[in-house]
Amino acid sequence: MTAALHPTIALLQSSSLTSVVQQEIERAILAGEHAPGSKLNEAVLAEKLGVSRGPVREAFRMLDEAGLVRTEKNRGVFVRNIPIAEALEIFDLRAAMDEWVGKRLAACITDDQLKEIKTLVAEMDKAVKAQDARQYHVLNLKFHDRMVEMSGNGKLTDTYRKLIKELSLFRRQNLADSALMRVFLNEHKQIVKAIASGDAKAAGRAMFEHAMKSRQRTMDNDLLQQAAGRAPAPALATQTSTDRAEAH
Amino acid sequence: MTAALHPTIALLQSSSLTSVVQQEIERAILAGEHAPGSKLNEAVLAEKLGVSRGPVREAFRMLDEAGLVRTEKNRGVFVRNIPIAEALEIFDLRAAMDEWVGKRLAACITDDQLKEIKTLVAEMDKAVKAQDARQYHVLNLKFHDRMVEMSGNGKLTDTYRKLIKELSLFRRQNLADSALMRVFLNEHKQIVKAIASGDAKAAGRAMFEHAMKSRQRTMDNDLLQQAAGRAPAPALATQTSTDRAEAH
DNA sequence: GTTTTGCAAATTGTCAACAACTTGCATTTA
DNA sequence: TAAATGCAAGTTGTTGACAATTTGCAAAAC
Repeated sequence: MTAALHPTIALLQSSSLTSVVQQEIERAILAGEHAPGSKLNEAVLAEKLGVSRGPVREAFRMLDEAGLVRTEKNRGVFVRNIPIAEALEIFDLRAAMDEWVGKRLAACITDDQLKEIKTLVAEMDKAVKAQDARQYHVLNLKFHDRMVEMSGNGKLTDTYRKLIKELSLFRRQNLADSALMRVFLNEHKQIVKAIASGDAKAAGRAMFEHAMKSRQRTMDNDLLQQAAGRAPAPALATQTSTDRAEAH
Repeated sequence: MTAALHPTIALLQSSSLTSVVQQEIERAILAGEHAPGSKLNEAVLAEKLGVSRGPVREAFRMLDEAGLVRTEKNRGVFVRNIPIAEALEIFDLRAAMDEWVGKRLAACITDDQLKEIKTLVAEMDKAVKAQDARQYHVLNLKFHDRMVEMSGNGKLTDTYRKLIKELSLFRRQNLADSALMRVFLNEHKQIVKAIASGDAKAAGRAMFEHAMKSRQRTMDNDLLQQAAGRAPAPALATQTSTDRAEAH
């Protein structure tokens, strides 16, 4: 029955137009091609993707449920703009999850897995030394994602990833400067060390505190930006929507 | 602009056909009117609700994203049947979240809130004494839901509720017998006590252990049912679907 | 008797058209 | 000039029709 299928056949069977459209719109949103607050036009997207409006509308419903867009009846669908309060909530929730992951990994991690996350930390070390903030950021995401995945709890992994996606919609946090990167890198090393030593409590605490420090940085950053944004000028571009939107 | 609206107008503005259909199907699923594993027919549902297939399809996409149904291309939509492994994952995740909630409440709960959950525990006490397992179950859900809500983290509350909904799709767990109800009730009292005393660590631990005990009970229960189900007879009713489905 | 083949009914996937609503602009009115 | 009104264009909400696929059943082949 469910024998090894030809890859093309498997693809055709699994991917409906709706799912492809959903993935493409999600990709575009996460890539910043649609700024938070901006409107998504059904007809335009449908034509761009070469499908009718039906699949686009179905994809919209999925993205809404996933928290990436919001729907206003008779007005349309908008890329969601995560307010700072919600971002902080996500950080708290993530901290709770990360603490559990840390405890779990300290108890259950395999040698290969440990080696893998050590490699990631080493690569981050290189990125810091090379002052490559972009690369550091990518590796950082991967480091945390892999640890969550290694915890072996698929539901937690799904939940975690959903939260991270929403968080990426939050006002693009400026990449950390070198000093901060070094601090965080050091915490990563402590996390790995605690996990490697099998000390569940220490590993959990290290993960928790690390997440909470990210939260604090986000909060500080927001206060700064807010203060800076209020004073200078009330923005001059054509800002029609209720939410300001900015590219990149 | 957004002044106090006539209730009927507010209703018309907020609820699209799709959202109403989604809520109604979700209600029916959670009420057990569609058993896990059973198929949901687009046309039948559309006619029953007096709408066309479009809104029903859109509602399906939302329910899929919410984890309540699964979609097979060209074959249809089925009520999801949560496997035991996934249920256990949910319990672990819930335990991590509950621990955080416990810590938080110990630090931040107000007098009114404390009074409210104490009342809930008292009502559960009555239900146990009256041997009313159904009522106990309702109160138990409310007790935990309210505490999560009181933690003040909306994102966590949303996530928690989503998980509880999925969990309710898991093979309807038999309501606990009197002895077990008493044990759990006692744990509830300890939780409230720890929260009231402001001991974050103790409250967190009590919540975590309580959740893990539910997990263990679910696991034991499943092993028993599985063993009982295998031996007697290979079921005699017409079981067409791949997943067995049973009401109540 | 068992397997294979070929239809026919039912169901889902997709689309295009129509209805309902919103919004911006021009016109009117005070 | 400023506010209110009315209209037209654009967009979303909903529907019904058609295309593609699955599935059950009956007939044929072995």
